[in-house]
Amino acid sequence: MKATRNTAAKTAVLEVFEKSKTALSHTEIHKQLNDLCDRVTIYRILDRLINEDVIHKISNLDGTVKYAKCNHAHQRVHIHNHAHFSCENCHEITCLENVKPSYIMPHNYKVNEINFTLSGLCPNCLNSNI
Amino acid sequence: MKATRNTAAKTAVLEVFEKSKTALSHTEIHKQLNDLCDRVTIYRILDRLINEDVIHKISNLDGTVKYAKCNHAHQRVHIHNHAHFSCENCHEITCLENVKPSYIMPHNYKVNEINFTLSGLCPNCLNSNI
DNA sequence: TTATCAATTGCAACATTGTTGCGTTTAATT
DNA sequence: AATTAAACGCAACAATGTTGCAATTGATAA
Repeated sequence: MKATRNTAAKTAVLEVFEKSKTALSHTEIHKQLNDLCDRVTIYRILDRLINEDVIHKISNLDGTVKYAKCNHAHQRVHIHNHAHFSCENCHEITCLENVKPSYIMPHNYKVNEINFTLSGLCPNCLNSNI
Repeated sequence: MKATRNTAAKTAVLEVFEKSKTALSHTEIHKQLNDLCDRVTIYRILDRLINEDVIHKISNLDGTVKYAKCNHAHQRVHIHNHAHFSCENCHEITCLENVKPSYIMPHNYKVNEINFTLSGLCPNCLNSNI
């Protein structure tokens, strides 16, 4: 495994994640960093953070991709088997750490990873719609 | 609701879906149609078919988007709550019509749609890996 | 059958998202 | 302080998806 370094850009990206309660797209991160570093650099930092298991990638029903900090609190071996909620109104994506699907697979499949995304209205938008 | 028409391009796209056992990307459809129609037209046909509930959209963990025919056999009200399997080796996506997750949501969320994708090795690739 | 008209298409142009190569800079180590 | 590989910026490119508009065409009614 290659050694990874702590650079100004990487630290800044981590701070953005720290501040955010919801998952972020590459574009959202880029805007928040305000040209502190190049667009390409952010892609590379995101790749590295995924490899380091610091963040995880979420792909939404509409094809958009977002990233969120991992919550390692209770797991040694880290599997992202929690659900995500994607609001159709405000387009925010949040992790539902406690929602875990149960399911029965046919044998002869080997499951390595699961992606469980629910979409609809989040509590905020549900309230303001009444 | 607008009236929709049966055009040569739409019919051709439907035939491609009919022949395929797995979900298809826009690019895959485009190649199979062999310049029968424009790239943009395919995007528009896919949009229409989704609105008509003839196909559904599947977005994969890696951010790729595919489409598959809906199987309406048993449902009046059509909800795509079945799972999809995405093979990490051959990148084929198949519908697992019978795999339905059960889960418990926090109240104050309104769930309209779910996207449940499992990835790993499909039966084909699992066998050839032994 | 023909006229009508909105749905559909093709084309061109553009926007967004993600990738790659390469020379330069920089963090961590000796 | 010297070393060196990781990380960076820049430029160029590829893939994917969108929009506007004029031309075409499928479905309907006359």
